[in-house]
Amino acid sequence: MSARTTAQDAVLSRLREDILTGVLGPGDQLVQESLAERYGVSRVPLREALKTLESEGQLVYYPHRGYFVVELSTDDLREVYHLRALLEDAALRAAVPALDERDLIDISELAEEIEQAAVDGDVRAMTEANRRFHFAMYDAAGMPRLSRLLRQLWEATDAYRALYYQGEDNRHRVTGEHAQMVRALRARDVDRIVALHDEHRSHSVAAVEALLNPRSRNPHRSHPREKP
Amino acid sequence: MSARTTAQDAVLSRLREDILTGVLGPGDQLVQESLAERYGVSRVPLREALKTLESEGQLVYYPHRGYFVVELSTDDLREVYHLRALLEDAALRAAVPALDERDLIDISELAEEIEQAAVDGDVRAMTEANRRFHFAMYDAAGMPRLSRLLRQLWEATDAYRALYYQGEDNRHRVTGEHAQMVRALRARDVDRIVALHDEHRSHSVAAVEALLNPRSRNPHRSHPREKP
DNA sequence: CATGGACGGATTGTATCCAATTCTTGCGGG
DNA sequence: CCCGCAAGAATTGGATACAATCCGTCCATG
Repeated sequence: MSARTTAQDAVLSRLREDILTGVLGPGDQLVQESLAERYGVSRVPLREALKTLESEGQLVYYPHRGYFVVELSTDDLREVYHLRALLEDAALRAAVPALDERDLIDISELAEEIEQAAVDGDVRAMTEANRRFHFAMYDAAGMPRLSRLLRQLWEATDAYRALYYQGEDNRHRVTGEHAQMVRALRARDVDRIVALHDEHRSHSVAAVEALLNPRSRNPHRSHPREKP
Repeated sequence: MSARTTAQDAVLSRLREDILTGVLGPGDQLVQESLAERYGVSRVPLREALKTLESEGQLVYYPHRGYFVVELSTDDLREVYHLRALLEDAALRAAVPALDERDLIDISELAEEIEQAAVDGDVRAMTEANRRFHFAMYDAAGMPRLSRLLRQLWEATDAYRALYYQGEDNRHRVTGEHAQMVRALRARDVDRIVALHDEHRSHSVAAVEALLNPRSRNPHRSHPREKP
């Protein structure tokens, strides 16, 4: 059998994980030797994974300087969410008429999975299930490139997403909104779904924006080099 | 001075060029050793460039099999153009109010540059100038991520674009449409620009679609391996 | 004749080594 | 004290060498 994955793919997953969980925070330089050692591979597959994350917009790359986790300004964040609004609306409008009973069941189960994770306070599991919940809807549009673009936009803010779900109140509001969305889906009420989704999104952008401009930025993070 | 570019960037440019000009056609496998030799580098920087093109959607990658130039189905093509319509409309609506006199002059000059290339029958120069013309507008929206997504969508069809401009009639229609768009820009008539742009786009999708389903596909191309 | 399995060449994947660039540090001069 | 600047250290960029995988072929077997 050939279920074995290549080292570059394994490293890519671990990098995503580390960005999502904040092990690698905004502004950090990704020193290749250290990371390669940490992941137990050589620098070659690591560099290919870094290149992927760069072209997805999660990292920035300066030749001969290295890769850094992107730091988003408030404007950057607004742009990402503006583009998400545009594309997610389109995805939902294409998806809802195409949903079959099986899809609805899957989506409902994912909503429950999120709720369970929220109750448990398992932030990691919650972000994971949350992404599957939303993309179950987007993917139903049957437009792979659209899904791909949306994945990029979601990942662009992964470095900040972890912070968001730290707040218990955020977690509970989210599950309530999801339940509303599932009901609207079953009713095939496209306009209502889009409206709920827009509202849902603007709540999270507001929350992340608040986290973005704190009085006191986390002072622990070390920034080995400043960028030009 | 440090104006020198890295090998991976140079290779990336040459790969884009070769895809755009059809040296590398849809379905071709990119054999690393041959390409590396052709470009005069080792496989390491080449692979990083391939990784970039993969995550942009111009190549597909099968682990342990290699990279192949994507082959677009009619549905794929329609999806790309549908997404372009969505995002380009948004870009234009944001851009037009922001254009200053300098931008308008630049855009006009680019339109003339395209026309000159069309007259000369210089397909390569025409596609190049055409891209700069359109992105001069999109970029004026001041949304770098939007520009980036659009660049990806444009490049996704690069492998087919060269064919389009082969037709002399296509080339002439295009320049006429550009002139109309420039006039509408000067008048700040947003709705008209968007309408013209949509029409412009649907002409090219129709033409490429026709090229995509020919009675006789090009039989010369060798396909070393078939994909799963 | 069809099928399956082992061998060998071709291609990709990874590690290691060296070169090139950038960053840091410390020193001297103003 | 501050700036410029020159070595040395740290880091990235690239080339080569080797390992792993895949694919086509050929032969044995039923």
